Amino acid sequence: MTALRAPEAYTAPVEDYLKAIYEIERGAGAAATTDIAQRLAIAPASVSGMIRRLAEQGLVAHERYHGVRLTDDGRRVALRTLRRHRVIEAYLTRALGYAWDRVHDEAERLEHAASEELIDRMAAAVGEPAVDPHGAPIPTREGEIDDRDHSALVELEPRRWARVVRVSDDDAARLRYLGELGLVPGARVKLLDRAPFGGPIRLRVGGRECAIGPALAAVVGVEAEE
Amino acid sequence: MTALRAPEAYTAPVEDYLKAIYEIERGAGAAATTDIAQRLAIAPASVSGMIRRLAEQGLVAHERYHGVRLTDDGRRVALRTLRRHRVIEAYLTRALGYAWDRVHDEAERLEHAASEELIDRMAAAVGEPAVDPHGAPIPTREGEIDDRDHSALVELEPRRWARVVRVSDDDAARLRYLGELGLVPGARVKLLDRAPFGGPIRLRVGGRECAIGPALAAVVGVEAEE
DNA sequence: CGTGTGATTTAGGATATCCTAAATCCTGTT
DNA sequence: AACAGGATTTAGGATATCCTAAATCACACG
Repeated sequence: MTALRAPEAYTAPVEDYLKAIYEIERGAGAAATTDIAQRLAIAPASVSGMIRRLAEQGLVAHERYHGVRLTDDGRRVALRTLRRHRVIEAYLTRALGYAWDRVHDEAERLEHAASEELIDRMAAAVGEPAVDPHGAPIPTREGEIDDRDHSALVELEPRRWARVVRVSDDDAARLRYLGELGLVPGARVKLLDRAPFGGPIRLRVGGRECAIGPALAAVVGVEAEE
Repeated sequence: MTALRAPEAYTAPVEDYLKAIYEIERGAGAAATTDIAQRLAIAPASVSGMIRRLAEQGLVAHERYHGVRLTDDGRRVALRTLRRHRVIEAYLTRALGYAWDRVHDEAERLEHAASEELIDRMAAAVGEPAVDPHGAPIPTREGEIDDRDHSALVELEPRRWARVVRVSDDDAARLRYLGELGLVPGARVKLLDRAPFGGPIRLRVGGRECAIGPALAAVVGVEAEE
């Protein structure tokens, strides 16, 4: 429960590692070296080195050969960075007319340079959004986040209507395609049927029909309608 | 006349050095190691090292023991960075309600992270401003800049009216004080009289009178009215 | 219950940036 | 024209981040 350093005191790589560890932890409990390496496109050996430094700073707990977990401090830094990232994404789309597939890279750089004041002003200017353009929840200034899980479109029962709540944002081309199909947060979607053996999944989105593969359907989070 | 690298290819320190050299060159012809060091608050020995690297990249021409000058490439990078800095300052004040004494530090960090697209969108959103909140000219997208010099308030003839066109932006407290006095770009000012031996300079600014020292009056750029 | 394979760490380097201390250079003044 | 003092560069280090190659570990399977 040490006082966190000022935001500027953490380097961009440190913030990126903590964000990655946060995301991996959500799915896997502990973040393995290889998973971090893959997510950040960095050699595993480099990750080992960074993990040592993060542990020395009390941002992660490291059990040798068994991955890392964020400490409370580490989680706070991760959530602060996530808040910045997502507020920036929301601001760029709502206030500056960015396409939703162009905001990720911009936010990835700005999140390390923006002050708390800027983030708060941006958030206020677009009405304190709760989610970013891809449906990801925005942590509050106090570090709280809506961490409920969604089911994926691929898991939806046939003939059921659902609402898209979130899409994965780390591939611009994929985002553009989802946008063309109308698979954006808020859209209503019905799973018509699913071909076996990884075959196409037919959907009704708004008034149109389309078919997508299971890999794509796995990155679309939905909430089934009652 | 090599093609410049993408903006992201220059590190933040490199951009900072080039900006500093640009500003120093405007006054002095060539930028001396010590001047660069002082402006960036860095040891002269470190500047020597960076100068070597900048020269290797063709961004500056270095004559040993006689300072550096920007090459055409170096000037382009400097002006691009300056454009970013000033567009960001203008945007923060006009679109996000920042006080004019808070924008410098924020811009100093964001200028290294903002894409060309972001800068262009920001500039468009606040009406393609020609100057930043402190009156400094904003280079165009093509790298052109209004580089006319102004006379300083301290040099104004007594009893003459002038218009403030620019103030130095590198000290927030000073900026706040100038703001309180009404000495902001666009303000009309009349030099009433000047005490000798570095004594106070009495002014009429708008409807009020005030007196400032010559050091402060030296950082206020003015244009005498006909 | 040994063993191989994949995960992880260590060893040894490279780069960019900064520092202090010690040389070296330049120039204006005597 | 020599020299002192200030400016500049070199020498030697520190830190953070990344890399490849080699060693080491853990666990599941035969």
